[in-house]
Amino acid sequence: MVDRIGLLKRPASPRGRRVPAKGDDDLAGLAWGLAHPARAAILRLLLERGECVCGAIVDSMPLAQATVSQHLKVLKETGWIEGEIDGPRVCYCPTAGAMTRFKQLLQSLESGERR
Amino acid sequence: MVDRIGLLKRPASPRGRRVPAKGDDDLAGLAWGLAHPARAAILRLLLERGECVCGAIVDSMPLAQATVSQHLKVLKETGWIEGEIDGPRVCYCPTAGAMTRFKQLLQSLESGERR
DNA sequence: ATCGTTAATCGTCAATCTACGATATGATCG
DNA sequence: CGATCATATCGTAGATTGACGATTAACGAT
Repeated sequence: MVDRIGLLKRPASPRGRRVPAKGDDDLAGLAWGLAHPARAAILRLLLERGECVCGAIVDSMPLAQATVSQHLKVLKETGWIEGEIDGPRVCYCPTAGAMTRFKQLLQSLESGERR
Repeated sequence: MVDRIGLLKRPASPRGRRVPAKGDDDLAGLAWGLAHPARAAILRLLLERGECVCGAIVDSMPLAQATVSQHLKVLKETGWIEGEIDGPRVCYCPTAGAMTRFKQLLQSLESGERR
């Protein structure tokens, strides 16, 4: 069965025998955010510059505005970035601690910790 | 145009204005491998145990054998694990250095290095 | 109020993902 | 050889992704 009844947009950890390690969903979520080169590029840009208005991001990518906007949405939903409305435009910046959190989750994968 | 002419299974870095940082594809590829909770769980299991035969992995997950096999394939293709045929079964283990490489790529994201 | 700019959202299409049962392959045992 | 166990692969259904143009919404300026 392994549902997905419509509550979750992205696959949740399959429930079952193995205790689902809790961190797997979080890890998968953050990993998902980076799992597209365009999103990696956007995050790289933001980490380089600290922050950046949407338009500048669009200009730096060979993708349509709508597409970039979608990727920004994914990055926001997965917790990598935040957007702040700044007059008529939106300024994006990396979420503080997201990278650290991700690395922690990776570490917990390695060390078999249960968090 | 931003093609994808069939050579690549997963989205390649969109070509265009911004020099595509090269690492973005690698990073996205590895991230993709972890971007599903089941795959994170499998990798966790392998890192905990060092190695594990396929059947034991299947038994520990609430997924059909075919599905687990598919996830194992993705993990293999993205470079996270290796499988060694061991008599009638297949023994999987984490690829040495994959985690390190992934962390390096993350680091290069943060520091704006170009590799 | 109206216009222009900026960004998000809508609608759509083709491609891909995830899940599964069924089937094929491969090795070992009797 | 034939039966059996362990995995991989095939085929398929349904959901989701990623791309885009078009539209909408939100703001600031005229």
